[in-house]
Amino acid sequence: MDRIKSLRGFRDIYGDEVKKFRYVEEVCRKYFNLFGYKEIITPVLENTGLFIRSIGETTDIVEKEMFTFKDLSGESVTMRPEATAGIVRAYLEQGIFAKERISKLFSIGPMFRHERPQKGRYREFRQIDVEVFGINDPMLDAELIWMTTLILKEIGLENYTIEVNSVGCSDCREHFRQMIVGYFEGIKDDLCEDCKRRLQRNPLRIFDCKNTKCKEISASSPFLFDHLCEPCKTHFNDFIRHLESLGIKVNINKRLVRGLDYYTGTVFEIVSQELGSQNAFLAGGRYNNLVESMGGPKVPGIGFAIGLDRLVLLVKEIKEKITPVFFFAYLGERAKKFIFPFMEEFIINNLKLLYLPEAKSLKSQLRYADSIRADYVLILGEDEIEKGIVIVRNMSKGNQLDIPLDVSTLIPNLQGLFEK
RNA sequence: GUGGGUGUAGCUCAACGGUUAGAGCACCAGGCUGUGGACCUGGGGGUUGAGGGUUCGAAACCCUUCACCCACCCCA
Repeated sequence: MDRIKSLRGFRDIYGDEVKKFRYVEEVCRKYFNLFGYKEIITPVLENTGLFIRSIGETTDIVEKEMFTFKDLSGESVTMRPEATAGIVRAYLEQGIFAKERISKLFSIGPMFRHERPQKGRYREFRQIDVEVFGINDPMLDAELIWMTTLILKEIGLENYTIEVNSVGCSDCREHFRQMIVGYFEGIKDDLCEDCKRRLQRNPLRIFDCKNTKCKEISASSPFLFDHLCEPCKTHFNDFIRHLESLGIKVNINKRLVRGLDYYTGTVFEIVSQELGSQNAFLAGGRYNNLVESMGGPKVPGIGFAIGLDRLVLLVKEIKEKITPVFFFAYLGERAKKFIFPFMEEFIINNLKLLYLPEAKSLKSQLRYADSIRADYVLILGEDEIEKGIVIVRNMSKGNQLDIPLDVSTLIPNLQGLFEK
């Protein structure tokens, strides 16, 4: 029989890695709560049109990376490639915009993009997503960055760089677009094929090209950053000032562009050199026109996403609560009957008591207890039942003692062993 | 979508085109009839990713295909 394997770019996460995922999540939830965020869970599957309208028709994501198919009723549906679109949809559909002036939301879940798998890049990947609706103050832009630095600090991450830029509002973007097309038009023969295409469709992405020749050309070209309108310039400068007052060092990267069309003004990316080619593990920015363009009121927004799969690659050690592990080794049918009553007592006291259901020899049970790193083993056989005792073996010290075979005093008798 | 690399036991890897494809780790059992780790002995495990071809003979060489890794690209 052929075994069915997981799909390309889809993977199983288990063992220590899953612990790291949960740990990162736990730290994020703690700070989200402290900063006043509420969780929102939105569907994995949405109407295809939602993503085309929000992310942009000419982006790579929409053009060639979406898991799109027709459902049984013939409707075109898409596995979400990012989180913001669905959250904006919910923000409007649930009337959240009318219920509160400011909405601070977070969401955690899988995203799907049909890309070629690589280190830190999978077709199913997990994001922790943060969105704030209703505030345009650059103070908030800085607050988001601040919150991420607190999260990263608690996780124990130090070697990362925060890159920031402003991609301007629709006014300065249109103005600059014309300027840039004019600039590159004269020297377009020197650009790579991709960039020739970009020149027509999405000229700002030329600055993101990794081709050395294109880099040289674009290095001496004007930057949008230097041609922002006055309000955008002021917004960005205030943003930087707030970051300085928080003592956060950032790198202003005029080349930083986002691949999704909805971004306006502030954009940022946090990168690590330890990640290889896919070095950005957190990115986001402001999207002041998105809510309106999706048919809602004119409400500004800003958000970011953490690439969980990537961030987890950087997590070295996790701080785990250490609780003792107990193991029940039994001999004979009479002893076996004590397992569930014992376990029940442990569970009530929030303690872990494990056993091996099909165990044979005491030797094999102890070997198993050792392999799962049990701290204490309770041994119960015919002899002990006759004497009315349970043997408690300390696995690290190798010594053992007797306690009475009595469920009601079991936990108090054991607690003396490890609570000191 | 494009390139390069790699696919052999659960894991890490051996095996010049030539017996029945091996080792370490892991697992199970015994040595030790009721006491873990160390040691010794034994055991279970493989369609050599899949399909085709060359050859007296293929894990090895050729073709196709699939997957994984890395990079391009893109992005979190």
